[in-house]
Amino acid sequence: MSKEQITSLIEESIRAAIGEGKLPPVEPGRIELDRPKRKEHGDWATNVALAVAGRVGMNSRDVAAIIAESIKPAPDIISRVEVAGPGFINFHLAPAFVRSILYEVAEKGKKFGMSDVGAGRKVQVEFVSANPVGPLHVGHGRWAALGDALASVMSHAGYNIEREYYVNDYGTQMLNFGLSISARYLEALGRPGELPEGGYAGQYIVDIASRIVAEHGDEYLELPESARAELFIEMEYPRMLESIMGTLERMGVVFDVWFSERELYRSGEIAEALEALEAGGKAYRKDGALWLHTTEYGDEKDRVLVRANGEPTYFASDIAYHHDKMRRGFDTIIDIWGADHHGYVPRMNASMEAMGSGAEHLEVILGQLVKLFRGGEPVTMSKRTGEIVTLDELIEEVGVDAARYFFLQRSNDSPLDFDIELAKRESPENPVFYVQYAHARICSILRYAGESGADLSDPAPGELELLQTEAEMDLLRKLAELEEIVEFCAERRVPHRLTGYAEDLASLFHAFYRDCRVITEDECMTRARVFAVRAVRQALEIVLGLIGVSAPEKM
RNA sequence: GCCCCCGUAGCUCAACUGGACAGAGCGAUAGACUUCUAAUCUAUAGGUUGCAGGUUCGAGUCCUGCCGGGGGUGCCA
Repeated sequence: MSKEQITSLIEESIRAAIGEGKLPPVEPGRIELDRPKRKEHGDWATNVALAVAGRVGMNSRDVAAIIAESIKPAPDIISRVEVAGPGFINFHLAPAFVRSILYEVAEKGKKFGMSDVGAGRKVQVEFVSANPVGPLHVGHGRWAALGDALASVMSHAGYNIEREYYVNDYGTQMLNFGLSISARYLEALGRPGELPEGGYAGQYIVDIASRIVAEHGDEYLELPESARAELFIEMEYPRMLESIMGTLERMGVVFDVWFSERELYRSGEIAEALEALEAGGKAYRKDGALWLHTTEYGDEKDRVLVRANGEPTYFASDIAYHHDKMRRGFDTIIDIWGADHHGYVPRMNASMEAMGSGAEHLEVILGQLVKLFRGGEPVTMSKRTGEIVTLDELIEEVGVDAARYFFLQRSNDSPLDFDIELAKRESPENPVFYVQYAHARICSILRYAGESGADLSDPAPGELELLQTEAEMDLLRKLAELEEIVEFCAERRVPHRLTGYAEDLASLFHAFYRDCRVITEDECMTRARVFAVRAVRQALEIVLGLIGVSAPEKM
């Protein structure tokens, strides 16, 4: 709010200066107004003078001085305007304006920090989408944390968000799953079994097989291999899916839609998409296969849609899937993929164009993988090797809050080194506890206030002026940043930046706690500080909620 | 070979798409509980932003070339 107001003051001032002949006619373009890094530089700063000086052939400090002089006084909002450095214009907000954020928090409650930059645009975030052929591993935890927080923060920023999980319940991976169980089934009955190429070597497959033996004995021994695999797929993948759902539920991630790949085949959407592509001249036959002309849209080579054996590729169903998403009326669809799929992006974009959807509606967020260590030794995460660390195990060891916060702390394009031993050892000093502790501390103050019989009614007009110390004002300023942070994280798709804000706010609160006693004999001061502290609690609860971490009342 | 990410304090990472003296946490050192929670706070130390050029008023950020790490480059998903 203050930002827009100040921006227009600057625009007016430039126009006025030009009108009075102090500045040559110049189009300033978009006025950049930033939060300065250093406190002495005020609450807001603009570099227009620097940007414009070169074009009008004047010294940038002189230009800054002219603009600053022409700024209309707005004492309700701004207490001071000054020129600094090479020509920055710094704005200091009026203390009363800074304090007014508290009324806003009280009024908006859980809706504080909400924005309407999203303008209700319908956006789907699809994430995790792991094949239901094994338990979720630690890497999936990262996508779960990232996708869910992104969805939450975009929702808070006024987007209309839907969370979706794409279930790959069809194709090669499924078949390998069935064949792997079949092999272990034979072994469990003392027969030689052989894992298929690309089969799953995890212990969980052995467990599944022995459970089948326990329940059904050698009932399936005489079946042909393919029929047995088929049967095991149908018996076991729903269980696996259910267990994945359970894990995600424990992570606190709730999907709106679970979309089945099989459904695309059943509904004929795949055939439909392929026909459309072929009819439109976007796909052609060669060497017995059907190819999509993706090079036409910048891909390196054309890609196969239907293999020579008649089986559609994963790419084919993905095209139908994305077409289905677009038909559901989303303005934007966001896919979160592991970086190991990044070679897939150009062809996916190409297919969006070929289907007439427009590649600009698809956004792919690539997350670097999680590298797992155990006591400094790398652990392979592949489902094909025996040892995997599951997301369930991780949650069990470090807790959901620490896990989610940890996953979200770094940018999605930085690889994450996750040492399990270290995570366990470090968990008590994980920043998540720092932020949660601030929340718990406030709750403790409020409890104490209640017990001490202090007057907890809202402060009378004017009483807020008692909030004057640096610690108090810094804290209130940080509260006012929440809306911008939400917008920033949402528009730039960088949910990890929420953690930094949470830590800043917590840190300022802890400093305030040191300097300012809340519950005192001074009733007016007590009312004012309780009011402030409640607002901070509200903001912390909101941010932690967006991150997917609990806000405990006691620790 | 080609393509995409990354390289910033001892460690893990920020730096608001080109701005002011590159910031936090952890770790280190030295302090602070008779108090609404010390899971906290305060202070100090720590840097040629991988290297070399270039672009401009101004570069961690943009361009070029190297070096190092990760990923991709399937009629796999």
